[in-house]
Amino acid sequence: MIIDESKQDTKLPAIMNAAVRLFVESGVASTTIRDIAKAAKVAEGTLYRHYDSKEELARDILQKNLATFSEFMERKAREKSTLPGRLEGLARAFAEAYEENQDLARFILFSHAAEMERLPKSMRLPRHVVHDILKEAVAARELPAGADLDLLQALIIGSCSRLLLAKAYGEVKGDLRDKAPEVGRRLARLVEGK
Amino acid sequence: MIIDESKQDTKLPAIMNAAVRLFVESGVASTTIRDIAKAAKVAEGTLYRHYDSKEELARDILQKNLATFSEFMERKAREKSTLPGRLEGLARAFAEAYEENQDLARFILFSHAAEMERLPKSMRLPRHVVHDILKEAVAARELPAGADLDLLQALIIGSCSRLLLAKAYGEVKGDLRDKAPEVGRRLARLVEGK
Amino acid sequence: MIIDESKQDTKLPAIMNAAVRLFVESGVASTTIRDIAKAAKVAEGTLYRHYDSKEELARDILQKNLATFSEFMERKAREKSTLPGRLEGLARAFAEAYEENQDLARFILFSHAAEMERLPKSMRLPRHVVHDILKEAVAARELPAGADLDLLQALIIGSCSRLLLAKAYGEVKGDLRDKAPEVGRRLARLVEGK
Amino acid sequence: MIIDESKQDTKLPAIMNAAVRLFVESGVASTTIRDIAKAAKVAEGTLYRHYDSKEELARDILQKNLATFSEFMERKAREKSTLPGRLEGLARAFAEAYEENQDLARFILFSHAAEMERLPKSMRLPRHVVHDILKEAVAARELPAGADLDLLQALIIGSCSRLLLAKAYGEVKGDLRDKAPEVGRRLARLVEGK
DNA sequence: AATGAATGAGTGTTCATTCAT
DNA sequence: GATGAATGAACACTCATTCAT
Repeated sequence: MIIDESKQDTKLPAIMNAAVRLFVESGVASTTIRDIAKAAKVAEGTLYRHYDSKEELARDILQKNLATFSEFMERKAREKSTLPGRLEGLARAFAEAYEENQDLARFILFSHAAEMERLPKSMRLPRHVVHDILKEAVAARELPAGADLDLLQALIIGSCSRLLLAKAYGEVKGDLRDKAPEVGRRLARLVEGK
Repeated sequence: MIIDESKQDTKLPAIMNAAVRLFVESGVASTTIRDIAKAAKVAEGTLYRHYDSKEELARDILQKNLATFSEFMERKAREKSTLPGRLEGLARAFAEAYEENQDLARFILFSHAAEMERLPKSMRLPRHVVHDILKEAVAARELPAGADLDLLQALIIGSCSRLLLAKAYGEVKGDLRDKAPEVGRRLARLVEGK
Repeated sequence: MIIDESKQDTKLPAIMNAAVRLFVESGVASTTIRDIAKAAKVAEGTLYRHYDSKEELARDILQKNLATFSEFMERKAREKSTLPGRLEGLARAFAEAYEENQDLARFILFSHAAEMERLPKSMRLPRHVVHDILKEAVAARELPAGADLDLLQALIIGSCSRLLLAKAYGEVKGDLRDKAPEVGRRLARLVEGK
Repeated sequence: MIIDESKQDTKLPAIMNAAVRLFVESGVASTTIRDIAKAAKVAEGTLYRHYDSKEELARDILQKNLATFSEFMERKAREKSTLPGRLEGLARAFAEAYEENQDLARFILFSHAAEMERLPKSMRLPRHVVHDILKEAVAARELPAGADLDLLQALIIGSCSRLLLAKAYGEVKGDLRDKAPEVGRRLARLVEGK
């Protein structure tokens, strides 16, 4: 989840890190190339060595890190084999993503619809991961056959991502990772029954 | 929750409705005055009869409608006196807001941090309403004394608002109002215990 | 052939006159929007009220004035009914165009190939006018049946336009209109026979 | 007239050939260093081993080849001793220059005024060659004493160079060298008398 | 209150040029 | 001599805002 700034002698990681921070602070549209270049301590033209436009930069950051996060979520969830354990894994994935790189976590989870729509349709998103986990729980009879998985997925993703935002705004205190067990238990109760 | 377009012969409601739609589609920063004027079928200068800037327009729409929504939520929740009934009321408030004016509901619930921060600090927001409802539930011993209300508030708001987004994206089908009872039951299980 | 600067209260004629002068001095590519705006005493943005781009401005000036010049040439040539008279008419058309608006005349006659190619294929150009005049002369037995009209047209256009350039560079002195009779006579001798 | 690409192992001839082609296609100002480097298959920086700037490259190509062409014209013209023969020689010089290297011929004959003005004032240009030829014809009583040689020179240069352009645009067909005798005869009639 | 042409600071982007390798 | 990533001034163009009507 962390953009590697040490590699080689290219300026790209510095650009990406600076861009993510500014995109989260002010939004993609309100962040200027000048802002990014200054924050990354590179010239404005340097950005165009790596991307054809500001939008491409935003899309690339979003796409790569969203893919990484989806895989991370999936791995964390699948460390356990029962639904409650998996839900705790999901909660933990959100928590760890946030504690590792707050800006990046917020960027991928709260990117504007307009940016999301430019991603490839085939991309595996967090909601797909959650949906699959739930489907397997139905197959394992951990959830009733008629459960509205789309609704449940929305509630789970909403809970986890909003918690992250609440933490960022100071509404909740403490390390999110410490809250994962409780959040997992609560999500388990949320999904059970009808 | 609906912007009144009938009143007087001012062009303001047309401007606001057009603006909300465009703000949700592309974000405030990417929506131009020209876009709004064209969609509202007024001249570009007309907007400045009512607001000093595009940002003021966005803030006014957000502030007025967020206040209206918070009150609406509170009223809906307080129609019942027990926590499960109140949580269903909250879920219903989100559902009704969405079904009445989708764009407006999305705008107030997913406005970017930068826009939120320009609101008066004293404003009563949805999370305050939820927090108060939960606090009263603790007082009524419907929730344990040590419950982390800030965490619960985030989970509830996240669930309800993400459900609305899922509906807007076509991830969930059907009228959200019909799902309010189920969502209420699930939220009731979510908040209970530890 | 003269761009009208008096009409209405639009800034367009001022922009066009300034643009033509600068385009001739430095070429379209080397003339900046800022240069044009400054010379026309308007703001840079004003140009975009009338055209979508600098290239569109250049194309519009070229197209409109080339069409006007072609018609002017044709009218001047057809004032007489014999070939020598018509060739003198052509020479006079070039001379008058130059003496009326030197910049404009040079712009339309020496625009770069890249600009010419963006004009509609159907446009009636000076070479078409000359070609038609020559064809009628063949029909009237003023020229031999087998004359290579494409070659003759090139020689005539080349002579007339290069004379104009020579005048602009100070290689030839005096009013070009006074030279039209001699040029006409010489062109008449040029085209006769084989 | 041909840029030598075989010599040594320097990349210069490849650069010059690529540059001429691009300069003719799009103009000097619209041709980028990157375009040239890519077309010549060298790195962008390589150009600066040979020239201090793009303009210097353009000027050098223009100057060297214009000098070569002027000498070539002169030699071709002076192969004959009478005016008609010399005019045919001029026509042939243009034709051969074109058929040998179309891009280069167009570049030197239709370079923009701005580029021409950067050449040394003392340079012997095609128009000087033509003027001298005509002056000698006056001395030899092949032309009347009062003939306006500046005007005649412009007509001759204009005819010959426009013919070349007409060929490049497909307006005239066939090998230009085959047309030199006819063009020579016509120019001879053009210059005679008053 | 409403208009829309004009404004000009600010934006994304280009590109000639430099320089460490 | 050759390379190509990096530079940053300059460019075409945008757009919030003004103001005469």
